[in-house]
Amino acid sequence: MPAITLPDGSVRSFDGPVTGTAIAASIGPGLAKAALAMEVDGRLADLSARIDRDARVRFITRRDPEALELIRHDCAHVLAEAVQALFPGTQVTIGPAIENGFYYDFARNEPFTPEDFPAIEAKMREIVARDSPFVREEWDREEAIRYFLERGERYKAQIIEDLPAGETISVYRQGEWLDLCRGPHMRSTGDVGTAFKLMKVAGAYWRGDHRNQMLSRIYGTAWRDGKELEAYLAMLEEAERRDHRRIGREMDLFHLQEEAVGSVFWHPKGWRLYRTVESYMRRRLDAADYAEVRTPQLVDRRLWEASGHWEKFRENMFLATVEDEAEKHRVLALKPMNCPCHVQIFNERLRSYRELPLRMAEFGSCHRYEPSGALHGIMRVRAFTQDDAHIFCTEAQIAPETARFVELLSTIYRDFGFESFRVKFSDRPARRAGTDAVWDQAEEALKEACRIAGVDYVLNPGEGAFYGPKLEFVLRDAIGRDWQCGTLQVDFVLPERLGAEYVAEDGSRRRPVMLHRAILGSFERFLGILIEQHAGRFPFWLAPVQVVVATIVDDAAPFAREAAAAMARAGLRVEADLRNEKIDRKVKDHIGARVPVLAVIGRREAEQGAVVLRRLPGREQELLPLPEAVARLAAEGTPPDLAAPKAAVAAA
RNA sequence: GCCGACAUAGCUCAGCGGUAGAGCAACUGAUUCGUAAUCAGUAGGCCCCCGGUUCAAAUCCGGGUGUCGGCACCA
Repeated sequence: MPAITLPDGSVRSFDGPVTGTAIAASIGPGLAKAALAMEVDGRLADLSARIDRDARVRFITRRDPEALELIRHDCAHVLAEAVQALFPGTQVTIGPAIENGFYYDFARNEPFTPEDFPAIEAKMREIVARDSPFVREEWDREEAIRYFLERGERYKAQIIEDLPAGETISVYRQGEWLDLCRGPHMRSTGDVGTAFKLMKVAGAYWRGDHRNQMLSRIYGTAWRDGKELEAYLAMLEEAERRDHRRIGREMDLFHLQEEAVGSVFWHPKGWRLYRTVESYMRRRLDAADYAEVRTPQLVDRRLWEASGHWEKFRENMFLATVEDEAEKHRVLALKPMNCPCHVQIFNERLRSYRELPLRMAEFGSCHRYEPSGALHGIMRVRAFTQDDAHIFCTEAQIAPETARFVELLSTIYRDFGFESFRVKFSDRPARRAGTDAVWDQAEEALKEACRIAGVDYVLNPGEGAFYGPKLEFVLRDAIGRDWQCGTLQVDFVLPERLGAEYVAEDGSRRRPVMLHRAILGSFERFLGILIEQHAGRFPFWLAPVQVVVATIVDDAAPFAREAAAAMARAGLRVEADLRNEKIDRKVKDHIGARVPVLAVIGRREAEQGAVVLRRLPGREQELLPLPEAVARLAAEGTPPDLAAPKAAVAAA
């Protein structure tokens, strides 16, 4: 006599075991038609599942968030059937729903190409139109393995073999075709609908392990309806328009070339942007009591052996030698990290507890040999500059330093236009230095610090650095993509390995703890993110070209030059456009170049010593005397960390 | 690094065995114009590199390199 409690609190009793389909029907024909699946005591289940005891039941309709996941998962099954129908001999493996869609990994000698998509999609539409019910069956383990092996489905058989003993083996039929699957599924293939599209093919390792066979993966996207699909495709187009590689070229910020793979050639405008960000960061670090240092690029392997990098990180390091006979034996490495060098400065003389916490910062230029496939524009490169710092402190200072750091990082992200971030806590990786006892200590200290600093995090198991656990700060950009930038890592290992110590209050020698921390991560990566976040239309204080002074007639040129010079003297980044072109053309060009302000000067303005300011890409115009225009723009161009006190003064 | 695709003018791309093309940008000239493309002309190419097939290769084949999309890796 199961009593079913619905989300509105009402209870319905049934005489015996009852399916979701029957419950929905008992509630009303509308729901019976709309229900795709259900949630029983918080767990998603097929509508056809029988409930034989009291339970809370919620029906999932197309409008519910869970529906998308169901649609995508079912769509993956439809894809798999279509592929096996069109390409006999292809083995199926797994096909989960993912963010924005789904994929299915196939084992086939010949990889798929996008040219195969139209045929596959057509077959998928047939399967959806066929509207075959998804029918769940539970099979005996051995029988299931035999069944799949007989059909040459070695991967499926492998999956079953690796399932824990006692796990129910379920398969889902859709017409003639079936797949091993945990479920749940919607009622039938028809519920998938037609708002899906195959997106791309890619290789993917079986079980994500690079030692395994490469499978052929087909990615697709699927939505509730055509409108959602359109919106998603439009978002992808927007992402493409924002691509920092495209904008970098269009705005003449930087380029990359074969002779320096993974290193950026910064052009004047890009470097201006870089310097604006760097100057801002330097002021923020100065204000936060960091001491900036500069350490060598090329360092003898002996230091890397001592630090542990030679053992744990060598495959990522660039090595350098010289021809000179006397020096031939010496192996130098381009530094991949700054920490060992910072410890050298710490160790250079005896340190007192009074100096702690000692915050040592460096805009540290690092080189790492990254796998070729990892390179991506200026976001993933082999030569980059970290906004790196190491805080030498006592264990008791870990928590307050963490709080201080999170505070600094939040305000910096806000200044760059990012309103929120998430935090991940990464604990000990398989490949690591230091004993388990030290790791216990470090992880505990960092958790405690989060508690005290009020930082909420999600656990990211096994992803820590080789020397310590870390917090990772993840930004979300304007179109919803996540970027990991900041990091804070607790390190008990390196001070030990490199023999760092200080004299404590009682005169004894103690080991400091090192906190490795970065806010932007690397300038290259962060500037890429910044470009995409703002689609190249930077806030005024960051724009590489803030103002273009544009003339309407040649007669206005002398005053335009004067105006541009006055702006430059006020610290503005300004260019003059004196070309013999119509003003319409100049407006269009500078909108295209993402210039934030156009200062237009015609004959009238030249005569009265004024400019017309137009905020691009907007249309409003404002006529101002030159000195006022300069003052106003200069105020607007003041970086946020310098502007704040000024505003406070004005308010007082 | 692995799988796949791609590489032609500064940019975006067409050409796919028979003399290398377009649009935009650039340059020159005319025009002096009031807020999202003025007109005319000129110039611009080791068709990524190295081999091979062919009477003939940008085009077909092999090998490199790089880029792009994933995977793996990661700031």
